[in-house]
Amino acid sequence: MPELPEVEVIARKLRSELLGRSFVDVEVLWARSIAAPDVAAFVALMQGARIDDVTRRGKYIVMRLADDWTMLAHLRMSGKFRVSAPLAPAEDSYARVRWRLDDGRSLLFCDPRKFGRLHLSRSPETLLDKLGPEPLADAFTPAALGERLRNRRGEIKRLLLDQHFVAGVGNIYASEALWRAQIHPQRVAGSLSEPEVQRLHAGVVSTLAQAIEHGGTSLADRQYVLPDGETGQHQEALAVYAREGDPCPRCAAPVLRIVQGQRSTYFCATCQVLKGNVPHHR
DNA sequence: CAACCGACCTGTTCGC
DNA sequence: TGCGAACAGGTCGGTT
Repeated sequence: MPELPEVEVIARKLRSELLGRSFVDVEVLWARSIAAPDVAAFVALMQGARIDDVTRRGKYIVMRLADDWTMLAHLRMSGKFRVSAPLAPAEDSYARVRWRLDDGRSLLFCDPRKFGRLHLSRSPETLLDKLGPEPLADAFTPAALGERLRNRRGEIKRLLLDQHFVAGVGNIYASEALWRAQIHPQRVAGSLSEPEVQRLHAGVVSTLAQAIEHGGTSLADRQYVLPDGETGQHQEALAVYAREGDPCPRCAAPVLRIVQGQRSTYFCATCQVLKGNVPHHR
């Protein structure tokens, strides 16, 4: 469910709510939510741990604890964090992990589909270093993107979903970025021209940045909600995602849906023409 | 690499 | 109304 913008907004919210707080204790209600270490060690290490920072890398929430421990949280499809008020234990029935905070509130990790995972580690970089570049970092330039695209023979949309290629882009923003760049989702990644690489870079960066400004995308099913129950607003700005048959905001042709890698892709066949699908060997 | 599959899970929507 | 199929914002591991 959440992609880079949603995870960024959640991490900022958790940071503002939890910085400097400590965990009194933790209760693990679904053992497999804990990827590492084992549940007993996870529980023991959490006792009294102080939260020193909350940031994001790719789709991971990175919670720095005192004594050099870090909790990495990946929400996958349906994970959510909730911070509950002191006297309002509005327990989410999908709570998988529950912490008590030293101010009386609780932090809940809720996850209907049980795909989400929490990792407690002293060397989170082992995991995070496997991710591709951060698309909103200064180092992610059009030239750097072009370099990574070189000789890649797969379809560009599928490549954008590969977290080793670039971190944080998911199914919504891959379609949106390609629409902004006016690039067909089935283009061979390594076949993009210099101007197309420029446009793709701008499309990825602008769509992610704008989605963060809008507080993320909360589709009709409201899977994505912030730790305080708020929703994002970017769904109103989506050009093509989940809009099959609707008019393209740029040219009014109907938005199409195709399947790539067993996942839906939305695009405008008029604005995003399939051409030049020959790999460059620069 | 790439294409494809199943696995991991539960809930909602859609077609008949 | 009921019921099964299809689908959902993600990723991993395995096979060909």
